[in-house]
Amino acid sequence: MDLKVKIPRGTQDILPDQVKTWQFIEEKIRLLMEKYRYEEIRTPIFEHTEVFARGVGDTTDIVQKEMYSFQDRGGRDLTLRPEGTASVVRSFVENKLFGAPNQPLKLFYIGPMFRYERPQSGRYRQFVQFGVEVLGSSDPAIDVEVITLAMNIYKATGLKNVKLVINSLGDRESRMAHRQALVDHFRPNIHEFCTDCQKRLDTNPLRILDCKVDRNHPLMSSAPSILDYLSDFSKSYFEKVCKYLDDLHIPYTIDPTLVRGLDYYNHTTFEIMSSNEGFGAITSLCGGGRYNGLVEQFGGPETPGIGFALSIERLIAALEAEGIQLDSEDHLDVYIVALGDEARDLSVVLLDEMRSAGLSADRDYVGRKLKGQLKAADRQQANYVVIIGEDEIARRKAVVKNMETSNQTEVDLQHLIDYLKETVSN
RNA sequence: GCGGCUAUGGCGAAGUGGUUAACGCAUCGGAUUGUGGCUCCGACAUUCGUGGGUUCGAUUCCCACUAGUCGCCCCA
Repeated sequence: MDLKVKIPRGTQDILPDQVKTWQFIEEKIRLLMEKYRYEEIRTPIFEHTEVFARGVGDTTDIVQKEMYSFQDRGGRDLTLRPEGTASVVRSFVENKLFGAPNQPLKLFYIGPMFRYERPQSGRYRQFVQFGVEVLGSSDPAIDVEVITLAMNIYKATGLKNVKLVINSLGDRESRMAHRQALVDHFRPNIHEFCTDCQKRLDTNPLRILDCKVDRNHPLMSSAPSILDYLSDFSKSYFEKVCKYLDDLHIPYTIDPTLVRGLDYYNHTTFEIMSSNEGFGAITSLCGGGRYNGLVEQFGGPETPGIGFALSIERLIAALEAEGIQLDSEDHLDVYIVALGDEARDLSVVLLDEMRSAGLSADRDYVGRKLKGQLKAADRQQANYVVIIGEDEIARRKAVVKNMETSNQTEVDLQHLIDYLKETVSN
């Protein structure tokens, strides 16, 4: 096809067939949000670039090379949002939600995010994230509420093969101490590692730990763990989170190498991965963590926060990988088969009356013959077909055919709608 | 940003340096002058992602671009 205008790279049209899946998931999510008492917040799709530079962190990959940034006609530097937390925190501070009556504030959002990355399986330039943010509580119990909430979204959609990985990054002091310990540990022998790791030593030494190339290097297993550098407060906080998860019988693994790519995280971090075989390189379905201190960075009062985000696209991919079929019964109450001009004219009015009577109804608009119209009715899974030809017009009748039993009866046109209402509801 | 693979009708998918580009599904029509799901028959790509090159001649070979896909980095 020589279409001159094509969809932009890394974006996708969600066609009617797929939309059904999306609506199913959105419905499950909204039901859960009501149960957990989270309220929806809607922030703009673009923000001042500063929001993300400050929120996400200007050393992160997201800010350095993945943002859709532009200047508007007034010369303002704007960016299509690459994630949700920074916007929510900005809004929280700007609208002084720290003064809202119900604390902590429990919010959720769902909408498109944008990152300029090379597309691959499970990665798009525009993708839809659902996420929650809880502002105003530093009770480990809320960390666990947020984690179980995420797990329950997958459960509600029928997904089974997921695993929970958690870690604690501790507070700022814990992190700095650990980082230094890692550098000291690897520096003397860094030349034995791959070039990526050599770069990571300065940029993000924590990342060396999950390098696939050097995973068998003896220095790996002996590397210092963040868990050994947690401050007393961080340590007891994390232990409490783990205890609550145990109390709830939620299986999890602690992975001290679980680092999140956004600067604002501290204390609890977690990720939910797909454990399906052959799911592809990207197994991470959901990621989140605590971000105490972020509200202050936006000029708000000291307010702890925690949240997560998950991608609907990846959730759908995981559902497909598990072969989960969403039942999509899509029956039609009545299909009008009209033969001849007069009948076709009449069906304009009949169709309108049927719909006004609360029935789902459709007809042929492409001039099919009788057989073609019945076939179309069959395709649409019509329960009943109303046939009107020249005979029927002359006698002010219509044939009502039950498509399942093939039985048909003749009904006076003036009683047709009432008859259908009666019959269809049985 | 880097590397591998791919690009043929609405969809899936063969194929060849040269007169008509298989087949399957879907769609439409017919067999059945007014009755669907099954069966049979027929119709349905002047054209093989875009642009350029090699050649007497390219969908087929080469290059570039674009897009998809898989992987790296990173992430949802």
